[in-house]
Amino acid sequence: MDTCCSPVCCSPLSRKDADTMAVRLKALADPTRLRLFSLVASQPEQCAYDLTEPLGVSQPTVSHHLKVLTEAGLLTREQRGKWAYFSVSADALTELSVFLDPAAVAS
Amino acid sequence: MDTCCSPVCCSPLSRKDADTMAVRLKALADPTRLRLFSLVASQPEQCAYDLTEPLGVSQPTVSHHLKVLTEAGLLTREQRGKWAYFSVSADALTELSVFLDPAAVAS
DNA sequence: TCCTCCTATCGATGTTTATCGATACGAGTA
DNA sequence: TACTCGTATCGATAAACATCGATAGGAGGA
Repeated sequence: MDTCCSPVCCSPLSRKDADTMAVRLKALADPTRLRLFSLVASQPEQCAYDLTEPLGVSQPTVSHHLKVLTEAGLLTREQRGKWAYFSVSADALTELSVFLDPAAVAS
Repeated sequence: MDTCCSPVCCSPLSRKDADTMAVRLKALADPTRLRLFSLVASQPEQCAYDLTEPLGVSQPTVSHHLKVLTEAGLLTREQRGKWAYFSVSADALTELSVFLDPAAVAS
């Protein structure tokens, strides 16, 4: 995973850094994906199959959202037989959390 | 400002909490708004007028994004004469940062 | 080989959204 | 009052996106 830029409050972001961070934030900025992510996070790993029913959306929709979260680096995917297991990337989440840390906010 | 739910990694989010947090995340999940936010954060306060030129978008677009960020609680707005001054809400940012804290991730 | 089952992709649809030009609003000033 | 100037809103447009049903891919089992 790429290292991210300095916290958002430190200095004006470049277009490039803004693009990068917006992709990650956008991946979480959807109610369905946020619930999906929290479902995966609530266990060490989660099978895609077990996520459709509690989420209440169709299987293609779950598959789509899992792809978005995975491509944003927030989830990792492991295929075992015909099951796909997902788990959260703590590193990516830490990066986001640090990025939003308001410690350096001007005041 | 409302208090937010427990961190995303702690337990499955309710639909209501997911909706709430998605609104705040969505406000930051746009490259232009992210740069706008970082510009405001880089000073104790910023006048809307001074944000159009460094951002490179039109004045209506800046006004729109400032409104989105303000309605999400991430910026506060103060009118002084005909100028509108904006500053970041450290509380809202802290809430987001804590929400994304991976400390409680299952492993 | 055939069947079942889990997952991903395709194609379509309706909604949301980022952006702009034009314009309205509102506060200060001459 | 008339003018300037900073800001917000309106209306339009093009792009992005969430969602679904249908279908394809692929692994395991009978």
